[in-house]
Amino acid sequence: MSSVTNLKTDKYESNRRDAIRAAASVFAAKGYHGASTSDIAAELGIKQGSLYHYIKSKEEALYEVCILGIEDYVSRMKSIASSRQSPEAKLLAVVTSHLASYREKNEAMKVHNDERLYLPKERRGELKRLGSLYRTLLEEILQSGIDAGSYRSDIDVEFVAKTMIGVCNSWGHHLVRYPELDMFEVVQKCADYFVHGLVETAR
Amino acid sequence: MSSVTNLKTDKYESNRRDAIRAAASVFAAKGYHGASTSDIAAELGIKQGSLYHYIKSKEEALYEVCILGIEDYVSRMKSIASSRQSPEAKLLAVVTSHLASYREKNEAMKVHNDERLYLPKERRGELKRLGSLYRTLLEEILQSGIDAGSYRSDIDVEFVAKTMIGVCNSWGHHLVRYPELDMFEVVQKCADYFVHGLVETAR
DNA sequence: GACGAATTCTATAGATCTATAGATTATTTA
DNA sequence: TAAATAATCTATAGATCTATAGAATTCGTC
Repeated sequence: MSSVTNLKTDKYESNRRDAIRAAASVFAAKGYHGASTSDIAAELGIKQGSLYHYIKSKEEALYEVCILGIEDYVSRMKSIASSRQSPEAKLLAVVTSHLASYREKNEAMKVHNDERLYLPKERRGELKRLGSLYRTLLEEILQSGIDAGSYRSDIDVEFVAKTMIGVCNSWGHHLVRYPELDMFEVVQKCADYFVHGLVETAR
Repeated sequence: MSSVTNLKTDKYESNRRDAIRAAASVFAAKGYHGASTSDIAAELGIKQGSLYHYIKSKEEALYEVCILGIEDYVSRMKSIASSRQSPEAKLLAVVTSHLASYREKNEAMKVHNDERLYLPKERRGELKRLGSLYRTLLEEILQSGIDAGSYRSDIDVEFVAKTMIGVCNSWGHHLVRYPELDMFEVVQKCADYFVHGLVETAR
């Protein structure tokens, strides 16, 4: 009885997820305002009006896409942060995870980055919370590297975290636009550059 | 006689520039597709239809805004690149110039970064050329720093240039969104971080 | 002040686009 | 298989929005 109901619900939920993914793909390609609900429906192979069986509005679709994008991203960060590795290894893992999210065609992440500000402020609270959490966890990794004596003690942890996130997003866009780029090479170079900078380091 | 003609022409050209700047401001705030020609006209204090006295189409406005944004940016880079300073000083000047462009409410630059891909490919040739020129000049500065022995000889100059541009754009967005940020502090930290990275450097 | 040119306005045609309502088809369940 | 439920479709109201045409106004020059 209740299993029957769940089956139906599950089907609906699965279709709904497909709709959100289609929206992510279309928003990533055309931007929120540049994309129409017809585009999303076409991506799903249904008619424009039918889409509203799964979403209440185009704006709700954007919200769901943003949540989808950042949830994965934050949950991966959580598991890295709580793992038993050196700060250096964690840092490498963070960069890998961040860039892999882009490469795995996780269009939702690009949409979160580029389009979330088109949501009304009232709807951005949860996104903001998750984004701050991500940055805080990254800052803790950096701080533990400083405490362990691996990193300079005079760096501004918040500044470095924001810069690293900026770099990862920037290279994430490159990775999406230029599929021939080797992701692991980019990860390697980012990590090396974050750590060593431009000048020769005494070893 | 011809001075009369020029006066008139100049007035028109000056108004046209104002229109492009208004478009830049509106596109920066709402995105290309999210902004309407009415918004641009309102920013100028004229009616929607009147705008077409100065632009042929909304798309042309986007093109002009992008050109405006990147031209300044490239010309400043040119003068830095050809100046007689050390590579280190040039690098600092580049970062300053880049971030100052954002702070000076040069919305055109933000629009160039975020919206230029909505132009049809045929119209992006010149933008691409200017963007490549910018990066090439930055790479030359980096290379001269390597040649002078100031920087590590094993860095990938193209990679570092792209990364630096990504960082500057990322902080540029922060500077636009958070007016309370101290630009010179950001410049300082970016430059320090570019050069030294996370680990203590032997001096 | 009068003429011509430049600028701005009003009005609108013609394309969108979102969201909804109700009919239709497909799928489950009994 | 018949009834109930879910998924999709068609059609459309009501808001846009872009670009144009032609009228009205302002400006510069003589």
